[in-house]
Amino acid sequence: MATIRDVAKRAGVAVTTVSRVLNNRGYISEETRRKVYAAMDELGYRPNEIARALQKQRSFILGLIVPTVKHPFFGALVHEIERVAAARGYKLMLTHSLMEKEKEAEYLDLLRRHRVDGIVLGSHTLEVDVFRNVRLPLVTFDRRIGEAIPFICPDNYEGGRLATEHLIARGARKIVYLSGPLSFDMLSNRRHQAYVDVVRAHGRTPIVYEFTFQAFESPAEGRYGEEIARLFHEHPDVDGIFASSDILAYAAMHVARRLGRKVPEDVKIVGFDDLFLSQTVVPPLTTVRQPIPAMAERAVEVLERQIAGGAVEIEHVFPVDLIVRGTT
Amino acid sequence: MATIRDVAKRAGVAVTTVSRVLNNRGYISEETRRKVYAAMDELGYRPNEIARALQKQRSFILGLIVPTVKHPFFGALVHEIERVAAARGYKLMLTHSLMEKEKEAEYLDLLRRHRVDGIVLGSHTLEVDVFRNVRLPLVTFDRRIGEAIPFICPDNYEGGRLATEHLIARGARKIVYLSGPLSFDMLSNRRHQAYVDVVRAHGRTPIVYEFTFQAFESPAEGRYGEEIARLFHEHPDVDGIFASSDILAYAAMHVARRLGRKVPEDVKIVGFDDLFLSQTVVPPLTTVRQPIPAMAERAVEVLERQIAGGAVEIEHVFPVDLIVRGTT
DNA sequence: TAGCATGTGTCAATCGTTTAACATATGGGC
DNA sequence: GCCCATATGTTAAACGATTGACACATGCTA
Repeated sequence: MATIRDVAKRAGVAVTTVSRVLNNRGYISEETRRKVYAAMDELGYRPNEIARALQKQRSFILGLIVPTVKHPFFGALVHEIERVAAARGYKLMLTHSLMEKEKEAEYLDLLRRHRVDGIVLGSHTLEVDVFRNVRLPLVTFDRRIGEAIPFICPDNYEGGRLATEHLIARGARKIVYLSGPLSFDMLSNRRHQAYVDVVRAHGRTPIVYEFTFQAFESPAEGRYGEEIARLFHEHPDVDGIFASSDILAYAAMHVARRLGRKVPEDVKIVGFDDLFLSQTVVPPLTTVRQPIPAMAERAVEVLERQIAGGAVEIEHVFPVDLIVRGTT
Repeated sequence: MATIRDVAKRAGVAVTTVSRVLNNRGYISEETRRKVYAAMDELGYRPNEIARALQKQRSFILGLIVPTVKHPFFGALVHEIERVAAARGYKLMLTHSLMEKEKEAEYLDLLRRHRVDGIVLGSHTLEVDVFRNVRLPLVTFDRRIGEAIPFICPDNYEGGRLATEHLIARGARKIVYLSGPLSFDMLSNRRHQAYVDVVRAHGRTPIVYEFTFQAFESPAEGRYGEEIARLFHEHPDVDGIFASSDILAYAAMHVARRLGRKVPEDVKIVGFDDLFLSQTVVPPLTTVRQPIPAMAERAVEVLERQIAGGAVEIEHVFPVDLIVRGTT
């Protein structure tokens, strides 16, 4: 592949001149510029970004660690991050932690070796210390790691409140919360707290089913199904379900139907996330929407500010909306 | 950040020795190896992969151009490619074409500048020539580009045949095909051909609705909805739908329900892809499954073989399965 | 005519790593 | 005593680009 030297020779100018054209520095006549571009064209020259990164000590690559883009939420998140990052001249290196400690550590290391300019963490199972020692611009989604690492999240508590209040307003009397793994200490667990507070405030008892495994395989009947069927068996009079994610809500809809419960007549269901397909499932899902595009933008901004050496806010909480559809 | 020189100094050895340890070349005593590793540990040294890539003329990065990982099919595909690539020591640079010509060209260029070792194309709207001139290991999904670029696809014709025959076997008399954009000359359009052949063989007339826009925004009522509603209006007696993708099938299910048609009693629906959620939607979707994990593996293998300078098969067709569920 | 903006060139160092070539030293086997 | 495997070092070039320092034009202006 042609190098800057080849271009210089072909254009009959010095290497320095070509570099000046490429980087728009110093004085360059129109004539020379034209010659240089012509030479590049003829040779099919593409500046070697690897050499550039080495010299400039900036890779313009952002690292991404997410559980997997197969999960629709992270698919949407990565979509938006790619959009914003590209617009600002950054490339993305994508890795999948599958929520496994070893993979997460391994990829964190990998991204450091690659000298990415910053890392977006959509997954975190490691200890706080590991991240403190990374010494690289970081930003997380929905995970608070220590006090110095900025995080971005929806207003989880408000979302939980909206969902639960809505179920009550629609006449649900016995409301169950389907939770993700509470042990991971994710900010999304505040949805749980909101649910508990609201049902208690209405003089009822919280009922929580925790799903400890991760939904990276198909979420339908499989492991989720049994657990949800158990719920209907143990609480035959359940008439409201608040699921901590749309995926769990879909599974609940599925099981409800299998057991002959009509949604929303017999059971009302509210999800969380407003995924790609939530308006397409039948009936369309009432859910709490997170403003993913805005959150992605903020994530990249926060990284850029750190890259530039500036100080950043730690907390970035985004407002949520209740989207009322057919399941309530 | 510590360099190999720092490590050498700290370990009291020569830079060459450190490099020998890192790359496992030449003779190294256990004692020296230990000292070097200790020094690396103390300094938190990570070899600079950028420098390595420059020197070795191998980046060990694979470029990915897909419409977007927000689309569940590409989410699943990228998931599997990441898995295989990581296992073989490759990293992924992810880009989203959104099926736009300019973006595709821009990203193709970007990946070349980054000296990726190979590119997986999940999207292709450009002219054949552009790709022929890339001079880089390439492999595409479902797109035949010229005669020299290897492609990977499911057995589209067989899938279309299975789906259509199944609908007929289940008693559907008037079967409509919901097609993606036929103009793009994708291999998936063979599903269309199979559909046409089968219904003709049964003495019926093919009815095709083409959806020219891309489903990267939400696929529900929006643009799809109207078109599908029109279909039910123009052909009130339709009792079978073969959708060229699960997303289209979901939309069809959605509209059918809105218009009071029961699935599968009044209309039977078959999709294509077997996405993450297809067993979760209500009722679960009958669909044609592509073996995405195997296809992803093959994609990386095909790239590796090209990287190694070997010759590769051009056609890689994978068998499909009809997964019968609740919509038929 | 001095000064300055403009335009281009030469030279050399630098980013962090790999690697070839060669030197040197030790210890064992024959 | 020679050969050879083992073990480590020194030196220098290379990968492809950027950049600072400096030289040397040309042409305009004050």
